[in-house]
Amino acid sequence: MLEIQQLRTDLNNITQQLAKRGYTFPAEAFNALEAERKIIQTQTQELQAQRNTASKKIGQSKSKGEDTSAIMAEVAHLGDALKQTENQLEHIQHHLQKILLEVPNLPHISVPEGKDETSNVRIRQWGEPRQFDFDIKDHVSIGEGLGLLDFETAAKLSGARFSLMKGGLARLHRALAQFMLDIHTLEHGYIETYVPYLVSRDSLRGTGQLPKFEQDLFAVTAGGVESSSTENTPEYHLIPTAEVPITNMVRDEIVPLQSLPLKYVSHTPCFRSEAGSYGRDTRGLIRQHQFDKVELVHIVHPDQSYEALEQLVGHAEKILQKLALPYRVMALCTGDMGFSAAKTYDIEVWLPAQNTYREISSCSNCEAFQARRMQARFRSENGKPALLHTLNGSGLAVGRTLVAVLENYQNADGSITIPEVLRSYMNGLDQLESSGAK
RNA sequence: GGAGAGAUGGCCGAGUGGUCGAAGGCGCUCCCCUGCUAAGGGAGUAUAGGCACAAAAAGCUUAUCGAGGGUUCGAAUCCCUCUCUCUCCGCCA
Repeated sequence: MLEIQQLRTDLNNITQQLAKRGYTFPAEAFNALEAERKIIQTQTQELQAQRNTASKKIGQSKSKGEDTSAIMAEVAHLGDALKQTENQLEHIQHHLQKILLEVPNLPHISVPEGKDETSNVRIRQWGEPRQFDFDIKDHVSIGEGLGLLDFETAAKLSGARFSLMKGGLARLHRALAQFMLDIHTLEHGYIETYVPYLVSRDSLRGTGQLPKFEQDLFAVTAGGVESSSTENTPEYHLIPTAEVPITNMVRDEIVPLQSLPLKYVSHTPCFRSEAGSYGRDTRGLIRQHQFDKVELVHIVHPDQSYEALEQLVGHAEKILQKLALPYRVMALCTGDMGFSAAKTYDIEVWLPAQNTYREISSCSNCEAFQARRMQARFRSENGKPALLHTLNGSGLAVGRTLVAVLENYQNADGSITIPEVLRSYMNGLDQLESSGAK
């Protein structure tokens, strides 16, 4: 959420900045509402002030035992007028709030301008794609070839965009998540958290998924459909990312200065409806309704958020380096960034079968955008509460990392060499072969 | 699921219809005194808005005592609904 004062005083500038990310701010409607708000609010407050002074007078007179019927008659008519303006005001404020909640964050000055991902800028690249001397397979063929990856049964259980892993592959998936958690907690200083996978609407509003992106989420009601038909708002949504529960830990909190920065990591499943992505990445593990992710969140002093962003990306990169997976870091352009982000780096891992780099992590500085929605504050140097800055990033998407491992570590015979750093998590195993189903 | 208790400022805690944005304490800030492993005295110390202003300060003003609604000229206080916390019972991994 943007600051409404900023919109009042600097509307043209803001409209321009939002246009860079392809968002048209409804300036006319906003101005009209603001003008109306000003009038109605002043009027309302005047009436309230009148009532308050009169009531105070009544109180004073009564305590002295004087007759108050004269003043009381004077105030009697205020009630209706007040109620009317109060209702009007509330209506206007709601409308303004609705506009405000749907406005994306302003891009940071360093963000390259552009309409879509073709304008993203490569920041750096790490590792050399491996040269294969045999015909390579994609992760689906590899996994199915091993008898450890089964989309058909997953479809029977749930439908499209679900997966089923078995044996060594399921274990490798778990190993990856464990490995990531260990690195982030032991080497990067994150606090591990276990968080709810079902969250309230307030939490989703805090991080920016609601009200605008409800269709991307899965809703859950206690007792199922029947009970939801009476209460038309679902009680819970499945988290689309651990960013939601972790970041909302500081919602409506005033964090003491000395406890900053807060760095949390959590391994959770993520649930996304993937509405609007029909036909994209339908094959394989790349785009699923349910996937695991190790998420990193920083809650920091506003002065430190860009420094923290660089650190955060570095922490995610470290995982790929230790796994020896080639990747590149991209700065997203204005048109490609997510709703809440002021600046985003994507990390893209090399997928040999696709002969391209694919997103495996997205690291964003949201500045005060989420904090303002959440009223997440800290007690600043001068003793006053001030808004925090929040950052989040994947460190990494576990399913996609698994895809990268399968494709980059495949052998001619269809087996997989297990990356060195994962072997201790795999009971010392160094290869995944078709017998791995045991 | 049943029964009961509760939710007040950074924290603790008083306050059951009027001068209460809220006593007192703790903490914190500043000042004074004293002097040295301390203590004492004084002052200050919630948040978010609106108006006006070039802007800041000051000013005027509104709202907020878990949330929402109601009663009333007036609500922290009375009524209703909800949320959350705690205790006991039941059920459950």
